[in-house]
Amino acid sequence: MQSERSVPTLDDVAKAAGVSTATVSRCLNSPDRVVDKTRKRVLQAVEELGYAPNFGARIMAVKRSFTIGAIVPTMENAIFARGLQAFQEELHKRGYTLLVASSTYQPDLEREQVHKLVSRGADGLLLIGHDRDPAVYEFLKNQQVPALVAWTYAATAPQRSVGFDNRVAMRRLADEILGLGHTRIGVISAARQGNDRVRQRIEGINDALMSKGLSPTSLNTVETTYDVDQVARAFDALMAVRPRPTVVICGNDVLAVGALRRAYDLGIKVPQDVSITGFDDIELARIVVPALTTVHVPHQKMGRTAAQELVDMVENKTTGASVKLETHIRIRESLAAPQQ
Amino acid sequence: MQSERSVPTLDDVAKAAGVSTATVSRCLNSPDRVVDKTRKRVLQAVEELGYAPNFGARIMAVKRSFTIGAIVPTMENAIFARGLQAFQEELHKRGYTLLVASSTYQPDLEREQVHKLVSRGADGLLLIGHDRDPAVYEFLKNQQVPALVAWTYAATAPQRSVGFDNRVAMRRLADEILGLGHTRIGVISAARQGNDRVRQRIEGINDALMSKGLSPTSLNTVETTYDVDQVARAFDALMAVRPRPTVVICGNDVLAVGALRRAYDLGIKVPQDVSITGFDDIELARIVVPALTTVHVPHQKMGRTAAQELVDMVENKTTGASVKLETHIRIRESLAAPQQ
DNA sequence: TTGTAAGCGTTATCAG
DNA sequence: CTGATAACGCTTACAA
Repeated sequence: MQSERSVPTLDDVAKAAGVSTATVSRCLNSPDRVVDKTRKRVLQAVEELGYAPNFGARIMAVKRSFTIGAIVPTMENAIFARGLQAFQEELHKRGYTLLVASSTYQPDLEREQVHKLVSRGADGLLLIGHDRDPAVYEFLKNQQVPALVAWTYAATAPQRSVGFDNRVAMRRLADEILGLGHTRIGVISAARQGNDRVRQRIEGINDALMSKGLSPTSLNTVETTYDVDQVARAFDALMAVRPRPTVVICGNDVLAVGALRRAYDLGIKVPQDVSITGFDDIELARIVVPALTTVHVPHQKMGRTAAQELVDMVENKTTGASVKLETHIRIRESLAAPQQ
Repeated sequence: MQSERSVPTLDDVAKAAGVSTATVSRCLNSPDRVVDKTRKRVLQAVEELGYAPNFGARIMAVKRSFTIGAIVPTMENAIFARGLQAFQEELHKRGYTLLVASSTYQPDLEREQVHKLVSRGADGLLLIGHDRDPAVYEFLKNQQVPALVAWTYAATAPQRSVGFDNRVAMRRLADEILGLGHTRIGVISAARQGNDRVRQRIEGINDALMSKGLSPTSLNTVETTYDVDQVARAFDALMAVRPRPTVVICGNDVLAVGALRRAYDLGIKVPQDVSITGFDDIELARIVVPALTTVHVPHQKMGRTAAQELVDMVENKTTGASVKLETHIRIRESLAAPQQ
């Protein structure tokens, strides 16, 4: 007999309804394989006892947890928050739950989180970017846990991914900028170390320069964290260069908005004195004054698609192709031709 | 013998190391209860086979999943993203993993998510705000899953919470505003329905009005979604009122920033023509021009504290008191005395 | 249509 | 310090 205070089990329900555990299980998982009358009785018992299936027992029996893990650098960045939200919604539609961990941009932590989520029973894993120790992929392969890389697309990479080509996207924006006549260019970027998206974007700028016959060495690049004051200092450093850059290309919108604010504080007019561009097209880009020229990235769509692909990988064990999403340049007020 | 393609189990490791499963288990969970030599051999086998413990089996044996669930309205709002990030980091420090679901502000969905996370084995649950069907609490009690309410604090509520007093916080800001001489007040708010935080903030404004002998009916309140264009329309509606409000109090920073942008588009100067205030003090509040007067809420600290409290509830089955965090008014350029 | 019973991979208890 | 073994709660052949 179960004590009053313990959580009801399948067995309790079975006893209460006067059937076997197998029947209760069937009522819950394949209702049509049970006759109406018994089902009704069973479901009533379930309701009365407040029964909820025990997860551990279930995944042991089924060998699936219907749980998908995601490891993002941080949820604080709007692009990941937004993508994750869409990812979670789509997962929910398909009957899966989301396990979240953040690496805070630390490879070791990410590795640890991978192990953790796998041993927590994740059926599949979402990872951001390709940069990581190959041992991680080996481990996942060994554990037979499919992994999908997002926020980047690389046709040549061995790992399946859903994302866009950061290099080409940035190159297009840079082409636009150079086309306006800018030649003195400053770049504010997040740390390149361990972050392929960041590196690819910078390569994209270089591609554009080269195609115009300009030297990549003419590029003044400053790395910074996302801290507002740090970004301000990065902007200061670029403005101290002589001759001063006529445009500051930022690795993403968060950095660009920080630069914009700093320019305002310094009395530097955007875009008259200096142009500023971003990347991502977060909501904020339209709200700041002047509105930000940037690259639109379909973060929500990426999250949704990633969920679909990952569930597909888990359920069909397929090894389909990577998915490439398109980005678009959004020209807004913060970019103009250089004055001089 | 295990087939090449199957995931290694405790048993495989035991065989490989020439010990019993019990010893392997001990090596992993209480290493000091095993002699150095055997441990080394075992750990090597673990490494070689790429073994990771099976979650389902583990939680069945231990009756704990070391997983905490969180159900937030949406991760897209920076305040939740930031709080969740801190929550997750603290959880990780204590050996727990985070299961995330979002209700998208729908009570039914939230209820469903509660069931889901519980049957997924969550040891504890984080919920936002008090507003919900009592049946949810009953279910949780029945399942013996402790739940903690966050983003609000109510001394009288039966449910334990970690948060701040939304009403008092907003009242203080309103006192400040009224003290400057404002009497015509517009309010832009998220939907009050099913959201106690929103209602409490509005009550706070009313409290301030009453204490000055002003009537709450003098308040012009417009509800809106977070969509940029919707917010703009809400602002338009308030600006159409005659006589025009001298200040627009927004339920949070996201709404305030939207209002700010709309004011700019309309050529309405802030704070000269109209003052605008926010709530939350997200990073953005300092970045926009003019910088936003708002109420600083310690979101990260709230997330961290919630994690600590919840783990405590799970591990010690304590029923301690709710935790009240302090908020502070941040006066910045967007608020000034009325011109006329 | 329903019941019986054998796993699933760990941990914990109890001997040795 | 280590090993054998009984749970843990569910699903799923297989039988009835």
